[in-house]
Amino acid sequence: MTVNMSPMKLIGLITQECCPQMLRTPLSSAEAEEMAAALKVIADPARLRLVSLLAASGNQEACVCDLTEPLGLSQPTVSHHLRVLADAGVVEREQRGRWAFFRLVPERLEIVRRALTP
Amino acid sequence: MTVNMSPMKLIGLITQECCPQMLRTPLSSAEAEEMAAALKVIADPARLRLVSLLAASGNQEACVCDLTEPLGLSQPTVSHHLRVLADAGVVEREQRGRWAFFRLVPERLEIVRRALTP
DNA sequence: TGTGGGTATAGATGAGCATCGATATGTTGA
DNA sequence: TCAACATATCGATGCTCATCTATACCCACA
Repeated sequence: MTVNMSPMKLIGLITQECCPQMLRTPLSSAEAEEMAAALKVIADPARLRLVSLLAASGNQEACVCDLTEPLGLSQPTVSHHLRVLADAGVVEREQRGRWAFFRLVPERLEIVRRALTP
Repeated sequence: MTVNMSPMKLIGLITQECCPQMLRTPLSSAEAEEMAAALKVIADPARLRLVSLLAASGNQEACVCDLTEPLGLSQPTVSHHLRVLADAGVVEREQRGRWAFFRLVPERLEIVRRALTP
């Protein structure tokens, strides 16, 4: 199972199948794989801190250079984690000059939150 | 980082520090580790299905024998996953005769859900 | 057009873990 | 006490992934 999630999958989860009520109806094998993949994306300390930093940042965005130091990880590692988050739709990337800005997409976390709602 | 979480940790999260508002204030390194560990427990298809099955089961409980077949995994594997869930406080184990019954502890999932709440 | 700085990719490494078969442990009933 | 059954543990295996260093890419500016 990969940790990535295509934009199509995200759209699917947001619109049609949104959201599996895993506490009411038993998850199918496929649903469980999807939900586990979504959870794995944020089940990492570095990525949780990135999400947290982006959510708390004033303008809801930050560049890699702003995030490397607070995380205490190398720039390639931070870039890697941001890519995982972006591939899953949790953050969005925007290139401005030589800087890459990332901002949170709150709807993505909403899906996970709702799945855990009784 | 281990996927286990001691009962003390769980109590701590439920009472005092409940719950990190990760979308409002940046997580500390330790908070991120804790939350990631909690998420990793459920970031697995087999464990998600176990949680889902227990939540949907009539009397809110089931024995290993009831869970092995729907999951399509070997008995030792199911037993392993139930142990991970039990160590994290997501389920509770009760021995009755030769059967081990497991039931969901909804408060544990609530903590994760609240952490993702804006 | 070259140079410096911000970011991404490549490749390697080591740790963690999901899974299994085999076997141990424990409980019931004859 | 023994046999059968439910569950847990053990040990092995193969895969995933977090992290690093080195390097490539790309954009602005002099």
